[in-house]
Amino acid sequence: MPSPDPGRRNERSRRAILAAALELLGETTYAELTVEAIAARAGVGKQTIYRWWRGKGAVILDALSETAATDVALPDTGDLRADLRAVIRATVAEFADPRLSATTRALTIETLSDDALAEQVRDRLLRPQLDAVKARLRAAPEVRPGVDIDQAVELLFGPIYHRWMLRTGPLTESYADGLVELALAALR
Amino acid sequence: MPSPDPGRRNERSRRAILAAALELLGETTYAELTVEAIAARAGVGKQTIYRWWRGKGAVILDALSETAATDVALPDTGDLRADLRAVIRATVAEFADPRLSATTRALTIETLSDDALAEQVRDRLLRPQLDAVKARLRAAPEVRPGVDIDQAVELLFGPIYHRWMLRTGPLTESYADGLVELALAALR
Amino acid sequence: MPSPDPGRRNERSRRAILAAALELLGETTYAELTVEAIAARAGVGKQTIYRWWRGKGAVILDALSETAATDVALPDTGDLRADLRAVIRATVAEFADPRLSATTRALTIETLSDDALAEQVRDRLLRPQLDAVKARLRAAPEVRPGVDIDQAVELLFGPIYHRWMLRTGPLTESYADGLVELALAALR
Amino acid sequence: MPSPDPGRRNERSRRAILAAALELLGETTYAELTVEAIAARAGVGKQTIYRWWRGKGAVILDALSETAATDVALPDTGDLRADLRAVIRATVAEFADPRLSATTRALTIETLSDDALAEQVRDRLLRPQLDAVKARLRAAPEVRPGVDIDQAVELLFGPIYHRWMLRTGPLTESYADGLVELALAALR
DNA sequence: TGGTAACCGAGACGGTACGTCGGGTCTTGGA
DNA sequence: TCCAAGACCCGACGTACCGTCTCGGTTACCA
Repeated sequence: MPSPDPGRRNERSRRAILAAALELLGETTYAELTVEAIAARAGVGKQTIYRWWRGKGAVILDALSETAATDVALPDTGDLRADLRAVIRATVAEFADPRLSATTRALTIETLSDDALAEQVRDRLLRPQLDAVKARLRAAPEVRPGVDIDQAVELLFGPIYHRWMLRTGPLTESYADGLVELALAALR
Repeated sequence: MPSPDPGRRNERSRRAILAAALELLGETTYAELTVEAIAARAGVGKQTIYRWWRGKGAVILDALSETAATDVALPDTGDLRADLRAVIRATVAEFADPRLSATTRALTIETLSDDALAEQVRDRLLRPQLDAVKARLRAAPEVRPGVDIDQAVELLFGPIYHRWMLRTGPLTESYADGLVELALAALR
Repeated sequence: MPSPDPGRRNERSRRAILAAALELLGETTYAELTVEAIAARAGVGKQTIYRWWRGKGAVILDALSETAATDVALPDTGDLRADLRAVIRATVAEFADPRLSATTRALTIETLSDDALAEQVRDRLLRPQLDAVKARLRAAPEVRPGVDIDQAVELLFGPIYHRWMLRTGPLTESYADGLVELALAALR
Repeated sequence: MPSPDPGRRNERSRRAILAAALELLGETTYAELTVEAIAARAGVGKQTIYRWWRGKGAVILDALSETAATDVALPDTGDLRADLRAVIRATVAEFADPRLSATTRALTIETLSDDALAEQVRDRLLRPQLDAVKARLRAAPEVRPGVDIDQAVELLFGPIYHRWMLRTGPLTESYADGLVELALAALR
């Protein structure tokens, strides 16, 4: 495989590219984001982007992987309702925030367009959080035995995606709480 | 605004365009689909497309509106579990079918990219089905009073979207049935 | 042959491109001349250049064909020496003028790089002048019968090219006159 | 100017570069010849080329200087016609040979593009041969006194360049002989 | 029933970005 | 210190589509 030697890679350029990508994503639509603009903003040749990434999708995936990857912690206060409320409220807030949801939008589009990237998005960005919630659910005595934990976690996050994408309702704290109640009812 | 006179519209061209759009969508990605290709395939000038639609998104939305718009019926056998299973199984099957899910993918991308189209997608394509399910739920004595019907319906469809987009698990009949069980448990 | 329909061609653009090409050729080297710059200067899309020409070489060939193509007249005063002096002095002056020789340089380079263009350069730009001189020589009683007219004309122009390319001496009027004397001596 | 110390120069690399340049010149056009390709073919870093030469023009100039530089001898049999025929026939043959004329083409292009290189090409490659012919002419009693020897030599070589560049006729032995006759007529 | 105004197919146009190529410079590791 | 290797910034390449704009030709309404 004649891919470039990562040892020779210029760290300064790498950082500049990821930073530029995130900046531009905040200023325009994902569809309007261009590799050319990223290169220009980063003060970098286009080739340097294409040398290390397959396209803009891969760049922003990397950019976001870098910023995330730390907030996987999920509290276990012993009170499942409280813990779930915390995480679901946070998630709902993130989707409600136009700034943050721009990146989610970008990733979702890329997820739908490129199978290879979809895998990476799933594994590197989403999985950690989902796994944390799964672990919490598994440890909870309130959860009825026999419940499929994968489905349980989708019961919590799926509706948020749905409402966010289709804009069928507000993404508020009370919505989050209501969602938790429904889920708890399903799982107990 | 002197928008074109629909009376003069060439029905043959309209059909050819919608058909070509669907054909091409089956052959390539939505991202690779171009207005130029649609026009060529339909044997039509590009202007004829731009005269009647805002872009490729609007075209495929119309194309899909035409094919759908009929299967909104939802049976009311008196058995809520059976009725939900029917509709959820059908939905899951649609998402599992690569052919059909290509169009869903296209619509979802457009939904995420263009607010104006998102509204239309929601209202013309999704709402009818969601409304039918809502009506069924509202009429069901099994559903605990006080449950937010909007949330209830999202509890059914949200997880499917989630699993489909993130490819976190299989989209099978037994998955559909399990989902119905969880939802019923939440709503009763 | 799926080449574009010349009937649809935009005359304004065509002119702007040729003019821009000549302008730029006066400002920089032929090697530094780019299609992109021509397009920009002409206020034209690059595609419009590539639609009608094979590259920058073809463009400047066209540009020069347009400006030339008229000065083919050669006087016949009855005095061969005088007539040849006139034409050779003019040619030498053209090669001596840095402005004019820039275009000759460009054409010569292209001639050496691209066989197809070379033919056109020869036939459309050079041949008319050479033919005029040939006709004059053929009509001259001073010229010894049996002289190959093609070689005769090369005897006049070849040395000019040689001196110009290799910069082995000045390109002055007296040089021109000396050359005519030598040629006359050879032909009589 | 701290130009590199030639003492440290790697002779093996130097040779490999010049050889590669000549090889590639035989395989493609001069315009398509790239420094990158030379470096790759020679198994050498690009920097090693740029350290010692100004660009591809300088490299091939050096390559050709090496191969030439020896055939400057011009016979003096006492028979001017015979001697000129020998040298002009050889020159015409060289221009007629596609293999050899490729290098001439390259040099001519570079001569037209780069003044500094033009000087070197003239002095190191062409001058020796021209000087040899000039010496022969100067020594010839057949040549009419007062003839400008510089012009005389151009009268011999100029037409060949002209015919070769413009492809206006065949480059054969009989053409060479005819040219010699014309020149002799001019000089006597 | 002939005029005229809109539609239509075709496709050229000014643009923007694509992904690639090569130029010439700079950096790294090994000899 | 030089070398091979090759990453880097840069700029141009030639292509693909965008959405707009003619261009004739054909409908289909209206006088």
